[in-house]
Amino acid sequence: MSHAPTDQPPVITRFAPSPTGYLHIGGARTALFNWLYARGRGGKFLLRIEDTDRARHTEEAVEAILDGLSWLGLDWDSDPVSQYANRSRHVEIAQQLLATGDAYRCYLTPEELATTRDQAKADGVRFESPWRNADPAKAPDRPFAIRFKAPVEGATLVDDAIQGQVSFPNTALDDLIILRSDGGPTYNLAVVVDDHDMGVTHVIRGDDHLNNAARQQQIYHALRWPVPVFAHVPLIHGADGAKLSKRHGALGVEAYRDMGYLSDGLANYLLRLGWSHGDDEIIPRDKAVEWFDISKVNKAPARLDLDKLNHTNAHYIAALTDREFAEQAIPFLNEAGIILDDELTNRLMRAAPSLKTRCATLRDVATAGEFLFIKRPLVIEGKAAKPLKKEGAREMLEAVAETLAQKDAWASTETLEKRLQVLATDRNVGFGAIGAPARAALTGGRPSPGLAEVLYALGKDEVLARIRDHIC
RNA sequence: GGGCCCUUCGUCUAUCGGUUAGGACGCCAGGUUUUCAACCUGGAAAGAGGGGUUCGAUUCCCCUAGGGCCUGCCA
Repeated sequence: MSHAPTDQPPVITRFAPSPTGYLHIGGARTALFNWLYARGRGGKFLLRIEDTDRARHTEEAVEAILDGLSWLGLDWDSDPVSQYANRSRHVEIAQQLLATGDAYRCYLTPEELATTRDQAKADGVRFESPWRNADPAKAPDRPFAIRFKAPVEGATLVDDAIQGQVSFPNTALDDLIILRSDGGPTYNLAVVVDDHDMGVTHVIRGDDHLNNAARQQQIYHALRWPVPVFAHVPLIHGADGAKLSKRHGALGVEAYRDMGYLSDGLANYLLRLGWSHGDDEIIPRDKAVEWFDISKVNKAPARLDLDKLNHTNAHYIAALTDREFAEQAIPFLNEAGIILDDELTNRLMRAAPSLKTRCATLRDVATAGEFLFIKRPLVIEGKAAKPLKKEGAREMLEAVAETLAQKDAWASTETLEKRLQVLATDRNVGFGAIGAPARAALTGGRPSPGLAEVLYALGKDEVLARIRDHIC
């Protein structure tokens, strides 16, 4: 366990999604990084819903995001903060900025704004509202927005924990609106005020906010507030290199859950995307908390690789206890149309040890375990019919049935294995001579674990019945 | 168009000027083997291009190319 030096202020991080959809994969990674950083330093991880845009915000989206975080095991401290609820505080700060001369009323109509800005763009100069330096006494009687009075000369330097020192010429940063003409605050003001009021010490968020960091820093300075540590993590791209947009295409974490990924598997994969710790690939949660550091996050965007996700997830599935595995697999079996009664559930439990290593996702259990659930008489698939038609196969099955009719063979997979080996030796044949027809009769050619495991999972009665189906 | 960021095997990454450029996923071959996996062994596979700085550059600087983000009275 690592501990923050006692002379350092406590670390407070936050995840601040806008509730316009689900918790997409990129947001999940950002949240994970924030959570790990706080948890590794005995700090706090806060949640804030950026819902100042009332038209686009929905309660379902908030729920989906909270559910996604919970599923990933990312718990937050204190109740989620609603940015909208802090509206009056935002307005108050906007007024304060106005009073100190760090902001001004802008009476540009939408049409005027459009033409002025287009003109500035065409001229290649910094857009500036004519009201920046206008005489307030000449203000017309019409709605106005409040603009932040940004510095015109020099540059704004953002010291980013991941990206390093980034310099923005102030000519590239125009006077942004902090209070809309309807009286509502805008994002950049609200973020600064909320982060400050929440005591956020480390702002870890997507790289798409790096530009905003410059403008936000200007506001911090005007307010004489301490600037938090900024850390902008690179975005995640799709496997094809195209961007995995936060508002299009990107899948929500619940989609990965529904595909049969374990939260630990997804989290481990996401953690390794853009961050590493030596040659470690499988990193348990406690180690992740101990090792994670934002300064070691890569600067370049990373592509999503489902093959590697599958591989990582397979590790976590194999690490499940038999009971966890069975319980978590059942919903996926149901979804595949397989309904389990007590007998089938027992089979699943008995097969769990060998099934676990054969599934990359929980969804795979339906096919990897199909041999357990199919009803007699089995439909023989593909080339499995061959060993059954082979000469002597029938006699071999009879011998197998006879051997397995003995109750004491069923103590464990080991005893079953031994009996079959003995049978092969007695008959002076290779194990394949017994295994091939037996497997065909028992699984109908479906993928399955070792023969002894198959026997053990199926149970004596079912095994003998399936074999007799091919003797009679 | 402008501002900013990024660039090591196909993918995720290691490398804090001197390495046979390492690991992982995937791929190929072999082993194990009663199917399918898992597992084990081996293999192919990378410093975008061009200039500098330096005894020496993947590493530091510049340019080019490519990719991304932002450029809203959205967040």
